[in-house]
Amino acid sequence: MISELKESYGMLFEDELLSEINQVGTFKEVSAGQKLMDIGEYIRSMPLLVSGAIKILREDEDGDELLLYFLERGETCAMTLTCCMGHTKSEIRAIAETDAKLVMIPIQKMEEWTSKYKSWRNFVFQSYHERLEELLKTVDSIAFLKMDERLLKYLQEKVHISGDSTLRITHQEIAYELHTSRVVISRLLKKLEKLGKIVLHRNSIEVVSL
Amino acid sequence: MISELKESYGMLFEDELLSEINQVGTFKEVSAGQKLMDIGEYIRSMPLLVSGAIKILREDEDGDELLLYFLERGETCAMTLTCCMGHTKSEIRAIAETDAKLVMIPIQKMEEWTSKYKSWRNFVFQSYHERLEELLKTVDSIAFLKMDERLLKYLQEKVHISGDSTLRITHQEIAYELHTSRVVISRLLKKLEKLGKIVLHRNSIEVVSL
DNA sequence: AATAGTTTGTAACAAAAGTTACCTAGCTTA
DNA sequence: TAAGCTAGGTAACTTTTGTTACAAACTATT
Repeated sequence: MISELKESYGMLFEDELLSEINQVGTFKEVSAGQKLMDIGEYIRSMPLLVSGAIKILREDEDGDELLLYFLERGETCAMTLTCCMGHTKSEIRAIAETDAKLVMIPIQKMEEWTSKYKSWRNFVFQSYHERLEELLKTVDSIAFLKMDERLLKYLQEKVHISGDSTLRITHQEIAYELHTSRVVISRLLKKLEKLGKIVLHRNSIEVVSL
Repeated sequence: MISELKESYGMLFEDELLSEINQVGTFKEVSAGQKLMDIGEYIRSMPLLVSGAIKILREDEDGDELLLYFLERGETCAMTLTCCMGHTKSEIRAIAETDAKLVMIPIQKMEEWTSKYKSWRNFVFQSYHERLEELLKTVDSIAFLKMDERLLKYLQEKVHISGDSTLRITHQEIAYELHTSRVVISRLLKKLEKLGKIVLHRNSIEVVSL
C-alpha cells in the first residue's frame, strides 16, 4: 500500500503525514460501476483516490441524472470534505468510472491534520479550488454549449479518463449522463460520424479525431 | 467600522482575530452596479462582505454572461480564496448588486491566519462549502429547469436579495443574467403576469406571489 | 411640442431539443 | 432455429427556445 500512496500523494504530503495516512487509512478497491456514495447518505470517511477514476453525478427530484465531473488520481471529493465537517448529507452520487483504488480516511483525523499539517491544509484548499473550477466548466458546458458540442466534449473526456479511444458505452448511457434522451444522442452521434469525428459500432464508439 | 464588522462576523471570529481584521483590513463602500472584480484580473485582497449583496457572473468566449449566484452579508468570494493562494487569475466577474460595504484583507494575512486561528480556517472551509452548494443549485437550475421556471426562481431570489417585492430591472438585463434573449424573457414574463404571479410595469416588475 | 432614445409587446419564422412510434440488426438462450 | 431482448436508426411530430422585424408606449432632452 505504501508504494501506491507515495506514488500518488508523495509530492503533496510530508513523510510523517504519509505514514499517518498509512496507519489510519483503510485501503479499498472498487470495480467499475460500483457505487461509492449516494445522495442523502451520511459520510463517515473521506476517500483519497490512488488510481482509477470516479464520476460524480447530480440528480433532480424526478431522478434524472447529470454528470458533473470526474475525479482522478491524487484527487479527493471536495463535497465530502465539508459533509464530514458539517455532518451534512451528501449532495451527490459517486460511482467508479473505472476500476479504482482508494484510501479511506476516518473523518476525525481530518480536523486533527488540518491543524497539524500545513501540507494537508493546502491539499484541502487545493481540492476545493479544483472542484470549483470543474463545476464552473460544467456550468459553462450546459449554459453556453449546444448539445452536439457538449456531446463531443463528453466523448473526449471519456477518452481521456479511460485512456482508450474506443469507448464501450451505449447511447442510452450517454443520454443519462448528459440529461437528454436516447434519440437525441443517436441523432447527434450519427451527425458526428458523418463529419468523420467518430465511428459507431454496437455497444461502442471509436473516437477518431479529438 | 468595528461595530459593523462585529455585527456581521462577531459570531464567527474570536475578538483577537476581529481586531486583527480591523487593523489590517481596509474599509470599502461601493454602490450598486459597481464592478469589484473582473475575469482575468489578479486578486490582491480578499473581500469580507459586511452589508449589501454582490452578484457573481460567468462569461463565455463570445462575451455572453450568466449569473452564478449572489453573495450576502457575512460571506466571502470563495473563488478569491484560492486565486490569492495560487496567484491565478479570476475566473469570474463580481458586481455590487446593491450598495455594499466590504472589508478588504491583504492576502498575506490569509495564510498567516489559516495557521493561527481555527475560526478562520473554519470560515474558509465553510465558505468553500457554501459556494459549492450555490454552484450546485445553479447547475440544477440550468440543467433541470425550463426557462420559465428559471425565470421565476430568478425573480424570487432578486426579491430576497433586494428585500423589495418590486424589482427595478429591465427585461434586457434579466436576459443577460439568464443568458437568453430579451424577446424570450418578455414572452415568459407576460405568461407569468397572466398567471397572476407578477405585475409588469415599465422598468420594474412587481412580484406578487412567491 | 418635437425629437430621439429606451423599453416593451408581439407576430412570424427558424433552429434545437424532446417525444412517440416503429423498424432493423445483432446477440442470447431456450 | 426460433423467440426474445437489447441497441441503434429514423421518421414524424411537438415543444421550447432563439431570431428578426416592427410597432407602440413611455422618457428625457432640446
